Amino acid sequence: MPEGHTIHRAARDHRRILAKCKLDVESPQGRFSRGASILSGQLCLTVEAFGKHLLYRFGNKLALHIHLGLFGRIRKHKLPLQEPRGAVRVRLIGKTHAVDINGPTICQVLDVKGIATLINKIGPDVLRSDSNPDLAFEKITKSNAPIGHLIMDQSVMAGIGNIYRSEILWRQSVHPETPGREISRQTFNQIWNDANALLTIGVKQNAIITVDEAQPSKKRYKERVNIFAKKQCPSCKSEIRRFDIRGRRAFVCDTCQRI
DNA sequence: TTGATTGTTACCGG
DNA sequence: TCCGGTAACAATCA
Repeated sequence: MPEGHTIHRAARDHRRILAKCKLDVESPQGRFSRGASILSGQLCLTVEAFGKHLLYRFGNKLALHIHLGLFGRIRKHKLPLQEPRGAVRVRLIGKTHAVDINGPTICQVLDVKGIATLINKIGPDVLRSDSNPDLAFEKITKSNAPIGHLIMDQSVMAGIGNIYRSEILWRQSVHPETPGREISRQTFNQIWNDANALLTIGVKQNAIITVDEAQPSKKRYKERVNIFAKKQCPSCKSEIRRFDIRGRRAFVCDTCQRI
């Protein structure tokens, strides 16, 4: 769930739903009490995504900063309001819908300076038209770290999560253990463009789909991916190897993806 | 009840 | 400075 596409989709949806919404705060465990006092009742003007970070901007120049982390959930409900499901941290109420946010790892109010600091540390977002991919390539080409780590490092480039990492590199025949400095500009462009294409599909379908022509109707993402958590390469039929990159599981076809 | 998980950050040591 | 490892945290589901 907390992949870049979900965040961008949320930003798009919420922009429509929450125009001039008011912010209400459920804080059953007291985790958001300070934000509650500052923003409660304020009007939300815009919603914007930077990678996996969401910014709900308010009229008083403050922003509600949300990051869903691994387990966060955003649920949209038609009005009238329903009982909060689980530990709802924030409830945004528009004219037709309400949005409940459960379990974000970040849920804080930022001032202008805090917003600038946040945006500054996030790399170019593969889904934003105002992104400059050159910044990502510069960092990659100077690094010895494996490309599998670099494309998921949100300070290098933003939006790619653990599933997309393995999928994109497989689709572009790039071995995840290739050092960043060995990645050519052309290969980088392929990765960037594929990330943009796949995440665009993700935003539209609200599902991680990396298999061409796969339908979103299947229940589990595993049926819509090529090698993530799979045993066999769909292309050459050899075994998919599972290994760790910085503590996250990664998958590779050592036959199709050469270093 | 237990373990796994689409993520990030802080901290430490080499 | 860079790199890699570890722990902590979050909520839900199988």
